[in-house]
Amino acid sequence: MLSKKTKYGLKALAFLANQNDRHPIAIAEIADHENISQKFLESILLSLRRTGYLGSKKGKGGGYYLIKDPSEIPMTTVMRALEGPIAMVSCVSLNFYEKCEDCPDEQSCAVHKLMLKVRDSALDVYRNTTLADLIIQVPYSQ
Amino acid sequence: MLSKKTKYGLKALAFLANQNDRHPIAIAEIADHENISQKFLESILLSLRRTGYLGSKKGKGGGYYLIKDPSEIPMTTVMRALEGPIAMVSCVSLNFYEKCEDCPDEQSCAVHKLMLKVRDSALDVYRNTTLADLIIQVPYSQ
DNA sequence: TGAAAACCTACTAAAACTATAGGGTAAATA
DNA sequence: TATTTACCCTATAGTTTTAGTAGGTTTTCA
Repeated sequence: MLSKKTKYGLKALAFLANQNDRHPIAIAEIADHENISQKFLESILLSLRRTGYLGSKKGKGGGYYLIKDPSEIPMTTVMRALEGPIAMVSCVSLNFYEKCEDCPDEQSCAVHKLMLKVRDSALDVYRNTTLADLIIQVPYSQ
Repeated sequence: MLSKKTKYGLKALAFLANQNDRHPIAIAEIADHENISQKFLESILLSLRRTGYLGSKKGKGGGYYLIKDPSEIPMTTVMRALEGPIAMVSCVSLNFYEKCEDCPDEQSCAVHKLMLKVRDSALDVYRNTTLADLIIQVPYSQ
């Protein structure tokens, strides 16, 4: 199941992408519009900022804004920042690889074989989907 | 992350598929071979039995065995029995659909749009992968 | 200088997951 | 009839994750 953190993070990004211009929008405004606890959203936006696609400005009139065009923001980065590894087991993770302590041989492991396929297909989706795809109605996307 | 229940379940199925014949194998033997707590495996095999692909026999010489050929056992059924819904949010689930209570409109929801794609790609993998694919070394599967 | 807003740390309540344990019932075999 | 093994139920303890909450610090603008 997708965590609320990821849900909220995606909704917040979509909200920012839907703005006409790129002026800063306060956390409070986003939280209010998307029905998210402000404090919770605060921590979410903070982790999204580390992707480099989200900028912030402090003080009066400050807030968060997209640094790049939505079409240049791939879901791979966003999902890794929000949900963590895309792989369902660490032994097939590209960025967070770790050997399973109980598995003697990865090559012959059924779990490994299956999860490798699942990871590849998920990666394919995330790499080919940008924030722009999530807000514009495309009749026959793909 | 994949639960241990699913990991163990897949390993147990693969172990059964690797047998020469289809005679019953006791839980204790599977648990021992795959390093799984016997009681835990017991409950896992029970839920797998409900898929109709796994048979059991009580009494002396009893145990679990595959009812169908591994090539006829699709991962869709297995994963649903072990992990539950394939979709990451209930609003895109085929078998467990439920409307998100906080989302006013699915059509315009960014989370919905993205997770629909992810579900489709995962389904594609599970539908086209059978238990046989997880045990036999196929050079260029797909 | 004061207000507004992001930033940062720490804490917490609840839920889920993992694994084990115990107990008993039902069915099959010898 | 005795043994073996699956079936089924409950409980529990420990750990981790989730979804926040609280409170203070820093930066920026007017």
